[in-house]
Amino acid sequence: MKKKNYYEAVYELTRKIPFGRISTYGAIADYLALGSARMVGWALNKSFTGKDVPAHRVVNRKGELSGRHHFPHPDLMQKLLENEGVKIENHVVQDFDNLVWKPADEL
DNA sequence: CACTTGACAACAA
DNA sequence: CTTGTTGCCAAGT
Repeated sequence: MKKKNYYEAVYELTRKIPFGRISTYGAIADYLALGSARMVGWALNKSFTGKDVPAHRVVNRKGELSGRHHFPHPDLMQKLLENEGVKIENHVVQDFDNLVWKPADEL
């Protein structure tokens, strides 16, 4: 399999995020080494619709739901995460340090 | 082709 | 909390 565009790599990686876990732009960008965290956010922006990408599991380095504004409804992201057992407080993931998932985690 | 913007990171002040 | 800086790359204007 050849490597697709960087955004498809982001999509796949985002899909690999286990249930009840989250990831960060930095972790994804660092693992893919495709460019930078901005690329991840930009890719997710286009991916959250039309693709089965659980973009709600991707947060910024602070564990903040930075991307909630791009969802159909801003509070949807938080609701989805809470539905997976992830506690959110003030748009920030609780136990973020413990829930953050990295691609290398399964290696 | 140049400039700006973007779901960012990371640090400094 | 805000503001600034540097890096990174693509898309939009």
